[in-house]
Parts: sequence; C-alpha cells; structure tokens
Amino acid sequence: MNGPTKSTISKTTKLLLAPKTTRYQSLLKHYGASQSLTRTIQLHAHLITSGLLSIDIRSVLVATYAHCGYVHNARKLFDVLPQRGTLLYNFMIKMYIAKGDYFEAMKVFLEMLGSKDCCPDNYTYPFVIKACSELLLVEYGRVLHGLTLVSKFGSHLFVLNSLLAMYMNCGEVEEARKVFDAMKEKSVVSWNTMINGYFKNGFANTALVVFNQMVDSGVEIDGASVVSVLPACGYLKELEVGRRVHGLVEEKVLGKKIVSNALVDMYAKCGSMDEARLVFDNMVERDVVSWTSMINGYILNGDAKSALSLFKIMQIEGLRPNSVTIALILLACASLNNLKDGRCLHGWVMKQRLYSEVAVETSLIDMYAKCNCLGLSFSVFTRTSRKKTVPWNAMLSGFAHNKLATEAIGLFKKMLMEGVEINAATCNSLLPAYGILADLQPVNNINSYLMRSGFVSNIQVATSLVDIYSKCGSLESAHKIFNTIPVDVQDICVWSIIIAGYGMHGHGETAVLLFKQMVQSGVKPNDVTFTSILQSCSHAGLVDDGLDLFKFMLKDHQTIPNDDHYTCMVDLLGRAGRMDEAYDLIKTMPFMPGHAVWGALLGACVMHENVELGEVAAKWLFELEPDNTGNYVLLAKLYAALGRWEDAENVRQRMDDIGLRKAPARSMIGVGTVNW
DNA sequence: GTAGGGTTAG
Repeated sequence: MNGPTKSTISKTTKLLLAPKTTRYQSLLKHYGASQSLTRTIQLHAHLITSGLLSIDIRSVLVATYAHCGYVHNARKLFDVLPQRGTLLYNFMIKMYIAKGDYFEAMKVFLEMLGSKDCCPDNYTYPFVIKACSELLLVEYGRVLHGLTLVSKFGSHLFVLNSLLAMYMNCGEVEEARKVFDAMKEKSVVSWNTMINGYFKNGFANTALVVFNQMVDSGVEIDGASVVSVLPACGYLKELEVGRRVHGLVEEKVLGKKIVSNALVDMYAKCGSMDEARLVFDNMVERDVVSWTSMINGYILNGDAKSALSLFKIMQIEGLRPNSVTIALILLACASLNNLKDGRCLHGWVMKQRLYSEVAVETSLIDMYAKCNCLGLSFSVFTRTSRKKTVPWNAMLSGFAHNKLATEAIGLFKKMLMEGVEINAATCNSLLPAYGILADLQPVNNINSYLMRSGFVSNIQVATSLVDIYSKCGSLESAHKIFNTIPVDVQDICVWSIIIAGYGMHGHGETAVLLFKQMVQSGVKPNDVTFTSILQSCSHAGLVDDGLDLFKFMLKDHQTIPNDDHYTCMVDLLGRAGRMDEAYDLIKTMPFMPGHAVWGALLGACVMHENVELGEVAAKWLFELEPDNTGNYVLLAKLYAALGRWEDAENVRQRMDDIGLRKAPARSMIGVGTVNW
C-alpha cells in the first residue's frame, strides 16, 4: 500500500488542528460526497451521544443525508431546523428529484417560497421546473416561468433550458419555441432539447430542420444531438439524412454506445438492415439495447426468422434480454405462428422473474391469441393484475382476431364494470369485433358510448366506426361519422374506407365523387385507394370514369399500376364488352401479367362469348396456374355456350390427363351448362 | 450542487 500523499497529509493535519465541530463537518461533507450512508448514521449517533449536535452540524447532516438519498432522516432534521438557507432547500429538492418524488420536491419549494430568510436561485429553478415537467403541471410551470422573469435568473442559461424541456414535455411546443427564439445565449443543450422536443411532439420534420440550423450555425454537436435527431430520420425514413448524420458522428468521433444504438435503430427503421448490421457488427461493446434494436429491425422489415436467430445468438453471447426484447421476440413468434418457441419463452420468462412486466404479459396474451391458442391466452390474462389497461386491450384484440366477437364485447363490458381505464387503443382493439357481428344495433350502442366518452375524436376510432357501419351496409351512418372528422384530419385510410364502402355496395358514382373530393382536399391517393376506386367503377360498370381515373393515376400521380390495377381495368373493359381494348391494355403492361389479369379477361370472354381472346387468356392461365380447375371449367363453359362440344370435351380430356378432375365437375360450373 | 439523449407495447 502507498503511504499518504503530501496533499492528504496537509489536509489531515489541518483538520486535526481545527476545532472538533469543524472536523465533524468536513467528515460529513466527505461522507455526503461519497454517499456513505452507514458512516453518516454512525457519526450521527456519535454526535447525539456526545452532545455535539449544534445547529450548524445539523444543517450539514441534512445535506449529507440528502446526498445519500436517505429521505427520512434528511426530512426529520430539516423540519426542525430554525434556519434553512437556499442551499439547504436546494439539497432537499434535489434529493426528491433524484428519488423521482416530484410532488415532494414541489412541496419543499413551496415552503421555500414561504420562508423569509431565503429565495430560489439559479440552482433551484431547474430542479423545480423539472418537477413540473415530470408531473405535467404546465400551468404551474408557467407560474415558475413568471417567477424567474421577476427574479434575476430569468435569463440564466440553465433555467431557460429547463423551461424549454418543461414546455416541450408538456406539449407546449409554441411556448418552447418562444423561449428558444428569445434566448440570447444558446448552448448545445438548448438545441438538443428543441430537436428532441419537436420529434416527441410529432414534428419530426421540424426536428430535422432545427438540427440542420444547428449544424449550419456552427454549434458543436454532441452525442445527445445525434441521439435526438436520429429517431426523426428513422421515423421519416430519411435514409440519406440519416447517413449524413452518421457521417457527422464519424467526423466528430462521437463513438459512444448510445450513439451506435441510435444509428442501428435509424438504419433499421429506414429499411436498411445491411447498414444497421454493419454498425452493430463494428460496435466494440454491445448492450441489450443494441441487440434489441437489431431484433426490432428484423421484425420491422418482415424478417421475424432472423430476429429469432439473432435472439439465440444474443443468449449464446451471454446477454440477458429485458422485457422489451422478450416482448419483441414474442411478437416475432406470433407473426411466425411459432407456438413452440413462444411457449419455450413463456417458461423462461417465468423463471427469470420478467413475467410480471406488463409488456411481457401483454405480448404473451397476444402471442397465444395470434397462434390461435385462445385458452392459453386467456389463462395468462387471468393471472395479470387486471388493473392496467394494456393486457385487457391485448385480450380484446385476441378475441377479435379469433372472430369471437361476443366474447370481446363481453370482456369490454367487464372492463367498464371493473373500472379499468379505457383508452383509444382499447377502442381500436374492440371495434373489429363489431365488424364481425355486422349487426347494426350493437354498433349503434358502442357508437353512442364512443360519442359520449369523446373517443370518436381519435382518427383510428372514427375510421373503425366508418368501416363497421359500411360493413353493416349503413352507408348513411358511415358517412355521418366521416363528416364529423375534421377535414385536415381525414387521412388516406378513412377516405379509402368510405370510398370502398360505397363501391362495395354498388354506389360507384358516389365512390367516384368522393374520390374526386379526396384529391381536391389534398389527400394523395395510394395504391390501395386506386385499386378500390377502380374496383368500384368496374362493379358499377362506370367504364369512362374508370378509364379517366386510370389515366389520372398514370399522369397526375405517376403511380406505376400494379397487377391489381390492371386486373380491375381488364375487368372493367371486359364486362363492358370492350374486349379488344382490354387485350390491348394487357399488351402494353410493363411487366408479365399475372393470373388475375388473364382470369379477368377469360371471365369477360365467357360473358361475351369471345372465343378468340378466351383461348389466348386460357393458354396463359394454364401455364401460370396449371392446377386451377376453374380456368379449364371457364374455357369449357365458353365452348359449350357456343355449341362447340368437341372443344369442350377436349378441355375435359386435358383436365383428366393432368389428373385434375377429382370432384364432379357439374358443381363447379353450375347446373346444366355443360353435360359431361 | 443545476438543463437535454437510445430499444418495445396493446
């Protein structure tokens, strides 16, 4: 062991020469700094027995206990001190903040305001503002903001930064912006708070803009800056921007683990698993979050298998998964219908005491339900605490997924009776059940509940309602709900549903009208909307409208039509008897037409007794799906309709040759069409 | 002694 150094000798010597109380005070400060609770308690006891507990010593003891996080003793001593300076109040507030007891922190602050001998300073405000932020007490936060303005700390950087964070955390983006713009001096923390705040409040684009401004204005970015901006890149799938940020990370050597984790997540969310993997593989040290982010990436990109195998490697490497990892892996099992691994994981989770985590319970309920093991799902559910909303939601969607509508609705009623908090996700899990029932009365009941409770203002809830009403055939009610959605909230989803609703029920004209309204309101149609509108035209026989829309799709939207779109168009033209146009369209297709396209043509040929093109379509169909009996039957039907019995017989022979005619053919083509 | 940062979920 080395002997005491020169400096410690002189310190110790000084201490020995000092009066006893000063020595104890120094000792306590030392204990506070090193958070030695046991020693503090021992010294406290010694001070009591030796009668040395002066007011000064008691003050230091409060600070020491506060630093050690021993709330009970700190509070007891603090309460009986005759004089409490700002510093001591600050220590108490800081202690409560560190413990996450924001309410108590606020109480101490209020005491401080009421005391005559001290007032808050630039250290106090950031703490209490954080407390407001965590408690979402924005009104109180505003009062604090006012207090800082009348004090001399209104322009203190730390105070302002904490105000920014508070406003952002409470969703007061504008207010944060005002404070930010008025700041004479900004630090990297100010910028980071804005970037992160914008993203968390749903303004991912603005987050990117602010980040760019920050870089342009020459502020030296740090790890927190990139960790704040990368989620926005991932969310917006801005791969190029993400890559540039990655470049900055390498340039500034921000090689922290958390930064790499954020990069992995960004690449994964942008769909570039190769780059995610590269960052992951190059990491010197990986933690649970690194592995979990990769696993999440594979799941997001539809590769649940790789997610599972990475999870296995993770365990081989000795890393312990947390509840997030487990929740994800269970999700992967659910999507793969992999009951075996799911059950295995269930057992492991029980042993690891991760079971009681809500996310894990919920994922288990979900996994079993998706693997169609509703019994197991329900037995996990019955063992949950039953107070939290999420497992109920998972059970609701489990029932709905297994088409057990009545059970889902029953469970929801139970939820109401047991006083479990209902949220928008609950409604979204429940509503598909009503779609399965397709019975108007219960739908009206739930609708009035959703109106009263205000959940209809949630766009997904409203969308579900529109969907259910149109499934029930009540287009009027569907449209009524649709109209309650503010125009700027109506998204492509709800538009597609209402349009498809009208189309499905043969109101092609209305569907087309709505489609035009949608485009006018600035909502960009996507693949699905185009398919549904073209189908609507086809069903209603609106040939010209369909052709116009198809042209519109090509020209104005520069959407490359897919197989579904061509199928709709061929169907549309074919039904109208415009066979040659249909065939010409097929010939212009930029990719190989699929069976659906040829099927539509063949169907139309049968309808209009066009053998020439029917034979062409059938030839392709026999090649593309040689085992589909339907195609042979259709061709035979076409021949038979024209009295070409010999050809019909040849088709039958061909079916026999490839061993297709196992079932009696009559049932397939309708009675009496062809006599085999 | 003070401010900002990562993975999941129904």
